Amino acid sequence: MGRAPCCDKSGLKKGPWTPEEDHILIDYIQKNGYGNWRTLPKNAGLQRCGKSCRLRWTNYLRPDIKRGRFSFEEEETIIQLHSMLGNKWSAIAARLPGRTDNEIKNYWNTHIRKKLLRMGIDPVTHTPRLDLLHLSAILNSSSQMNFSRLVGMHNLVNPQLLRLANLLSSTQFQNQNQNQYLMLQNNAQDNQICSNSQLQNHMPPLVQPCQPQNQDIPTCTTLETPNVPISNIDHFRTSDVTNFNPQNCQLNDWPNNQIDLTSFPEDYVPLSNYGYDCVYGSDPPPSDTSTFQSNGSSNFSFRSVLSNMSSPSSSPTPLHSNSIKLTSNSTEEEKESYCSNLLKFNIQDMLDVNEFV
DNA sequence: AATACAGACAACCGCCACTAA
DNA sequence: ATTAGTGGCGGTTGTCTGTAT
Repeated sequence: MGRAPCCDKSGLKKGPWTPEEDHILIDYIQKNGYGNWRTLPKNAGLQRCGKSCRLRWTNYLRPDIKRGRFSFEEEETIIQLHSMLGNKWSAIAARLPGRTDNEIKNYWNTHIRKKLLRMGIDPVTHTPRLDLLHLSAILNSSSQMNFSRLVGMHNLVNPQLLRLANLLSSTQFQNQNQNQYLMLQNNAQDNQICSNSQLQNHMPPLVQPCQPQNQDIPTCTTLETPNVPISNIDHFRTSDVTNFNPQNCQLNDWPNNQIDLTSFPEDYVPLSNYGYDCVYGSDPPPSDTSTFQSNGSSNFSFRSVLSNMSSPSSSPTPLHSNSIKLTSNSTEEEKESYCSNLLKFNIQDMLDVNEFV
């Protein structure tokens, strides 16, 4: 036979706890401890289920709970732990002293998750969102970019979404050029924690990259024009593909089939090179998060962004344009403002991501 | 001022592994 | 060995509060 039921649910109070109930529970636990939650409410004189008492104590009344807003460091830790552990809130909470799993879970769902979505990051996989990447894969599905096809697509797909996908597509091309598609894979190999097979299983390759093409230079192909390299990357970045005119393609070859980084607009940041450093990684944050490295080992990472949010002075160019100096003591509003500016810098200059978030 | 809406978070629900009976 | 209660956990809901219209 099993144990007796923990409590008779009939007649027990539910809903928000009153200060009087809190006082009774605290007083009882301080005097007697909380060895048996089943008998606790009866002994304490509470008309509550033992489970409700346990939740109230562990999530709210426990003296070691740290109340108040999450610090920026805590938020960063949560994101990084979540990228490794997934929705293991209790495991994440175990690494954040004073925070409960419920609190972290709520904070994730109400703040962090939305923030990642605004950044075009899938909060489940911590990689660029699949829907955008799938679209970019479509754009890359043929050996050449067929812009006449894109022109047809704009009737079916949000043109702004097309533009972001096109950006990803062009970025993915550069990764193809170096046979490196996702920085996550590299980060996983470089990091002790991420090298754990379990963790790698948690972060599977999200995108089956389009097979590298023979051409190392993106070309625009139409039925009317021969393959021509696109030297003006700005076509990818800012122009609406629905307005793309193949006649505008320039016939400048890139020397050595390398992408001339100087031809990139100053505000160009490859989203698909987005990756995290693992939380236990000791690599210093990159000195220049806006730099896109042609060797495929982009420095751009979430941690680097966060690092620059704490020390923006280490980052030149666009980040410098933000005059806000953030420190660990900065207010949430300052951090949010700074982050918003980063998002503008990364994405919103090009389109309104919120339309399809 | 009233209403609608969104955000935040406390609390509940249901499942599962463990374990006492 | 079996059964069913307990505690723990993650997902979801309900309620309160602040903000926009």
